[in-house]
Amino acid sequence: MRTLCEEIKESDIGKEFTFKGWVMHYRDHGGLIFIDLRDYSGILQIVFDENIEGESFKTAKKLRNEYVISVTGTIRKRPEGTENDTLKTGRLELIAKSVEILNTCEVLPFQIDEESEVNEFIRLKYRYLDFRSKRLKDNLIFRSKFTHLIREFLNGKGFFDIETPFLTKSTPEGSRDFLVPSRLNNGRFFALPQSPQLFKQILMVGGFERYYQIVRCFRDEDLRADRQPEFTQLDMEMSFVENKDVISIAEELFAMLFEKLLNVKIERPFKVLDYDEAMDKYGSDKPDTRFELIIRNLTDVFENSALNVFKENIKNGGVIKAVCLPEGSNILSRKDIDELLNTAKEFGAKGLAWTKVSENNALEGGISKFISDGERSRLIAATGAKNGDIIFYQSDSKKTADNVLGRLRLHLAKKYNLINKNRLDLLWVVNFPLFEYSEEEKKIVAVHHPFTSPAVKDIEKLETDPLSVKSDSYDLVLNGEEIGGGSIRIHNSKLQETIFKILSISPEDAKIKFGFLLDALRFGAPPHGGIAFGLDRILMILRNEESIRDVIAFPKTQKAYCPLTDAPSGVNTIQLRELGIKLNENITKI
RNA sequence: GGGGCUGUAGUUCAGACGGUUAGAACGCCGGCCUGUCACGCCGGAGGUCGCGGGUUCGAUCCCCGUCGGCCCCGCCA
Repeated sequence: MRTLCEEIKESDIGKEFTFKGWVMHYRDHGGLIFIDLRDYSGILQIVFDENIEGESFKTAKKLRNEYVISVTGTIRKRPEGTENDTLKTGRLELIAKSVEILNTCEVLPFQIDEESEVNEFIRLKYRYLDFRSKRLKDNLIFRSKFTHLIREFLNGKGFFDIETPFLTKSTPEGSRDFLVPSRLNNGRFFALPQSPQLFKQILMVGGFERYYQIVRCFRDEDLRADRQPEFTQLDMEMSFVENKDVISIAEELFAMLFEKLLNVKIERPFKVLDYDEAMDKYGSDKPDTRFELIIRNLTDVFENSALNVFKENIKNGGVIKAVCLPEGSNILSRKDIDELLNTAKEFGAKGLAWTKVSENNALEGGISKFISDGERSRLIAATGAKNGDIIFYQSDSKKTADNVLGRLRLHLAKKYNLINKNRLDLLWVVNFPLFEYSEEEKKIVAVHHPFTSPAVKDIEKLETDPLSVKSDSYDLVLNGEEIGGGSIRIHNSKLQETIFKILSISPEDAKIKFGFLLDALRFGAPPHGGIAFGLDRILMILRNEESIRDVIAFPKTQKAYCPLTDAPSGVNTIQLRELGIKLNENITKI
């Protein structure tokens, strides 16, 4: 029988137990040896005393860090004054009678649970050692609890967990596919799914009504701190629902998770922000509402501005917008303001006008001499600026001004610590546009995906003014990160065909790419909708990590390389021949 | 595809105008130590300064290239 370190209680004093685990720390005092034994539950101090058990003491002398041992002895209370309250078991210890070395350990490539940060590449190469650190272990155990609670909750709500294929059909819409060549069909390729979107809709047509899956998705795009080529979604879909039904069950799910895992009660219903309002006030479709710095529209104020740049821009349909940084005059030096101009330019700004607010709402510096008294009072009223604040202006198209100020807002908040890290701000962003015009492709493209239902009230505008059509969609935002998104889907094949037409996807193309879905919609498809959440991103935020790599057991580097397994790697010519694949001459064989 | 930062003992980092033997801490090895808990004390081993080329009497340092790592832009329906 084996006992876990942190199962031990005061009432076990005097009883004999066997523990198995790793030697975490080894302290040799000559005639007395202490080790901290670690198993997955926690840590327990073991004492070897030369005078009590000579044989086990001899073995104990040979122990080193990360040796795997089995140790048997008696639990006792630590002598008075030697308790260690930083350990859960710090008032107890095991006095060893016998010890067996189950395995030894070579010199470690890095120290486990070290204070200083270890190069991430080495941590990935020896991932099994990193798992032994408290940080990574706790993150992955948290993840396990998180998914368990999700499954328990959704199973209880009548959802069915149904698997969808990983070897599926490539669709050129959306992100770049990972391709898998087919041996039995040379010249043809499977694609790994970007998400199970079409399959879950097919399941609804099949009558399952409520589906969920915690599922891997694959996208062959460049990596970021919050982007891996394979990542995990909580994918859900429901039949006979409206957006409020999906939103409601998602809120219930998150309220449950936050309460059970973080002991945080969150208010329901969550805040809801219209897409247009989010863009207007926060310059982002995933606003971070943990701080203010709200973007104000000052176009009316500057209609007759003495600044030609402002006046001309307004005349050409542009806007003047601004953010006010409270206490900016104290926080920012003149040099800081100059640097902000460069930052703003990186964000796509043409310039960055500013004014300081001083006593009696007077304006100083920057463009203040071009602002009349009338403009000044309306400007102060609109921004709520006070003595000591700095106002930053953008004069540009609405799109550019919003984007620049949205990013500037985040930049200022991060740089000057305006974000309350203890907050968990959840909110929905709704009423996204259904389409947008892609300058690059010179055509209308879907903002979400082509199966998103238009808002019912806008359906009549589809043919006449498609870009003004809103979608029946909803994104969930946590602390300025998009953590989930969904929509009511199109369940009518005629409407779906109309959408394809607007997206310049010909009926022939639509048939080749999505024919199976269009077929399914013709055979009694129920109204349905759903949502998908980015599990890794949520866990990253809840665990206060800077990267999703720290909540994924086996992540890849920024080059999509796995230092542990050395994947991807070359394959031999026989494998390639079977697949009917020949590499370009200029590709170096590995 | 682009911008920024970065690579020196096992690990985290110093380092020098381009000039003897490249340092520290932790880890490792050996010794001493009966109440430690990041134990302590004494001693020791350990380096192709990412890789290749160039300049130079001489390069870890300067130049060119290359490989890797991290962050960001583009990209991610």
